[in-house]
Amino acid sequence: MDEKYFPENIENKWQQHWEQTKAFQATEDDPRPKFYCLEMLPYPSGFLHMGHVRNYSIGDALAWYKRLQGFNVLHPIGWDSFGQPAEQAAIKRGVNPRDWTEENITHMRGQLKRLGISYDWSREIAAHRPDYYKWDQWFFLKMYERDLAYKKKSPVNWCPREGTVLSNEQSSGGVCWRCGATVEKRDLEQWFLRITEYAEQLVEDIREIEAGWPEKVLKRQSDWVGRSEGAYVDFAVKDSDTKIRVFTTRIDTIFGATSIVLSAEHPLIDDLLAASPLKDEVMAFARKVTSEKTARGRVLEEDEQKEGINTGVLAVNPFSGESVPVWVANYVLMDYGTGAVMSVPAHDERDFEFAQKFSLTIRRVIERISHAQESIVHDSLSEDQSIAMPHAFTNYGILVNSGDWSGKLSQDAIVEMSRHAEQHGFGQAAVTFRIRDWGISRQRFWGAPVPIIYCEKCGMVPVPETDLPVRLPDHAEFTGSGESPLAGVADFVNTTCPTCGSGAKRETDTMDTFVDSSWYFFRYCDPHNESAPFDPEIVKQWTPVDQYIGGDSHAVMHLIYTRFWTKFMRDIGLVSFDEPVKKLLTQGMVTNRVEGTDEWKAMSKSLGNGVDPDEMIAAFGADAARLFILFAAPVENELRWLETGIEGAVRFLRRVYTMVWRWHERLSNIGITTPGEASSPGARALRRKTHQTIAKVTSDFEGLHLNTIVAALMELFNELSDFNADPGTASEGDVFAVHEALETLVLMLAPFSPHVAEEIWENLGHEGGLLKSAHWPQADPELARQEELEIPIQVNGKLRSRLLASPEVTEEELRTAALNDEKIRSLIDGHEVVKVIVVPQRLVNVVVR
RNA sequence: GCCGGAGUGGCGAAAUUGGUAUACGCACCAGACUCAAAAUCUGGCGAGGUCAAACUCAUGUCGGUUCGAGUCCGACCUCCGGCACCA
Repeated sequence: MDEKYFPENIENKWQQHWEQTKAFQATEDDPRPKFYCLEMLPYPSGFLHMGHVRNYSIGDALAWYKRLQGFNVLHPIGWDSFGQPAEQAAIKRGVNPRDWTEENITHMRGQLKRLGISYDWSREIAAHRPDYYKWDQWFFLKMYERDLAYKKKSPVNWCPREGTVLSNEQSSGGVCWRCGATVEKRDLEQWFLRITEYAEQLVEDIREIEAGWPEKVLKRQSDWVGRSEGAYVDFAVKDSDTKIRVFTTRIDTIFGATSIVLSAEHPLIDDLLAASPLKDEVMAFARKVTSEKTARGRVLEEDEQKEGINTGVLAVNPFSGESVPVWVANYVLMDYGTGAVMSVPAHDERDFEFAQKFSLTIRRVIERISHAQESIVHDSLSEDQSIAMPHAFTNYGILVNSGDWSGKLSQDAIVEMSRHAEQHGFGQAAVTFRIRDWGISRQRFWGAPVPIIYCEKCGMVPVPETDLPVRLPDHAEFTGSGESPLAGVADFVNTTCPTCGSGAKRETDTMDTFVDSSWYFFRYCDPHNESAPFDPEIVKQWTPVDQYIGGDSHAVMHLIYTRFWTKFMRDIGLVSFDEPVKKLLTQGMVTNRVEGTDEWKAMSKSLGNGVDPDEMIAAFGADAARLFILFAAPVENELRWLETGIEGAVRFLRRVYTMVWRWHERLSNIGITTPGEASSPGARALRRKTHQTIAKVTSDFEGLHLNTIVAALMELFNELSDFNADPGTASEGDVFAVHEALETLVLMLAPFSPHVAEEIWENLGHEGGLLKSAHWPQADPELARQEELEIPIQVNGKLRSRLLASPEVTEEELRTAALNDEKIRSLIDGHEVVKVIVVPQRLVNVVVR
């Protein structure tokens, strides 16, 4: 042990030691209970950023804590190494994506090791290696077999800046999740995974995880899946056999439907207008709306006016028999429900706005319950008389102007009218979802090739499992044109048909990288398996993940895909549970001031507000950097980076180190095993603080309140510092108390600053013994108990005095003592004591008048 | 517009079931050490008030419940995040 704290020496020493002894390797033949601690795997961009450091520091703290508590901890890491940036580097600088990626991994692995995160490096995986993406392809084939992977031509989200397709999840809000460009729609042949098949379960199973996941994430997922209950209703087209099917969640308002509105892309438009003189005009309108939508990637811009055109066709309301006009308008979505709606202006904001603009009939058919009496009386109002309303009334209420249904409650009417429609064959109750199938095709090189072959004779043929992996070629032309670079590699494209043996061509699309990350943490359990993605028996030992930690930016991307993937794996017998992750922590962003502004934004290269972890480590040490980042704010809060704070962390570690230096001779030479007979009051107080701290830290760990744990450790150290015994002359009892306090402090510091903790541990008489096999301290409630309590005394709820009492003091004694307190007596003198509230062990409140 | 979440010192933040508001740290101030500075150590640090105390006021604003409210209830203000014609 050096006299002074040199983080670099200590950190190098222990990192080497851990590496050589494979200290954090997890094995299956370990009888202790397992704990799977997982952090989101990084994309190997080349450099770790502070968000990573925070993510992995949190995860490592938990891994250490569980390890010390006696769990068999699995704490792995890997690389989400397929994806855009590697290909961009290839396009811009002509480097090979594989070389670029491997170099980045090498550098970042070094950074993680310099941080001293306790990973089991023997399980490291990387998505771009054939032994991994082989299994992406295998899963694809399994889905293909079950018709869960399919190809169709459809409008897809297109990022014009990156020249690639995006899934709905990746283009949420109409912008590219990566570059922020406005997304356009394009018609392309694309591969999709049928996530909609699992829509119901994705909502339903939220119940299984709601205790362990942030409400915020679950709500976003639930909104994203967008389950809604309603009904289909068929409106017959007048003088025709055609029917227009609409979807509505408010069938109770159907007597207020004063028009039918079709999406501009609705396939029926052609038929309906076949013989109409308005045909050309309507078709021109529909084409205009469709092309505008394609250009902007969404139906309408904010505040944009609704547009529509009357087709002249009439449809019959099956409930009322009324004929209503059929319109085509720009505000109706084709890919939700049926692409057609019944327009009820009185009870839907959008329909209201539309009806006002085009002077359509607005007929009120739902009344507030409190006004219902009056309205039912006025039910004699002529049916086509418009009622002046400032807004649509969208709440539930009581039906009026609704024939036989008038007087019913909305909730009842919805059930009964759906049933009625079904019985009479013009509709049925239905559930629709907002979520769409997951488009996974990418016209990209740097991804897992979709394992499909096109044969002129046999058509689309899946690559046989035995031929996997379909390997990426070593070289390709990177033009950035938007065409898949694979299409230009003849050796790759040209193949033979597995069925008939004649010449055939390969699919040149690769898969979305979110496929790789949907199941990677299962692969960690059995990372070198060559005959299956993993052995279900081994996976059973480790999964589900006990704690997952990452940013909430993946709330509706990765985190919904991986839930889907798990359910699929369950259905093919690979796992036996519905949900892959028991507890999820979404850590806050690390932000820094953008130079020259007052804005705090996530650190990024493009904003120039990044902080290099290596510089932090060089300047302050990994231990201090990690300690600070966990201390500075609660884990779920945004963390605003302030350089000054980290020096406080260094100071703290240096003080602890110096304290140990002062004591280590005495502590390592004496085999102290008992607290000694006559312990001093100071020693008793120190031991009390020690055991109180153990209790607090242990309970805070359960809720991952890491910032308050660090505060508690600092408090314990301050107490130790104040104790101020002299190592040369201290009594055996005092030495015992110091030893206990230091050992406890170091054990509890290990999850935050493991290197210096190891160094100190070694010097507290644990020569060569690694902390990882030590045991988390136990709080002794007897020792933690206060010898004397300070009881505040209030008069009318205001603090006026305090008194000291033993913990055994009775309520009656407290009451008497409070009333006899000199200060209290003078305050209540001349007043009537109405009552005295005594909260045992806590306070006394004297109520006077 | 709709749906969430949050407002506590100069700053990051603490505060069992409602029970001593501001723990811990940063910054700052003073002192010690030093020729000096840095580092380190000691002390101070919500506002007003006082020589010092007493006391008064403070957890976004207003009101309510309670012996007692940062915490519970109601209304409002501000900020942040998500979704956005999903019928």
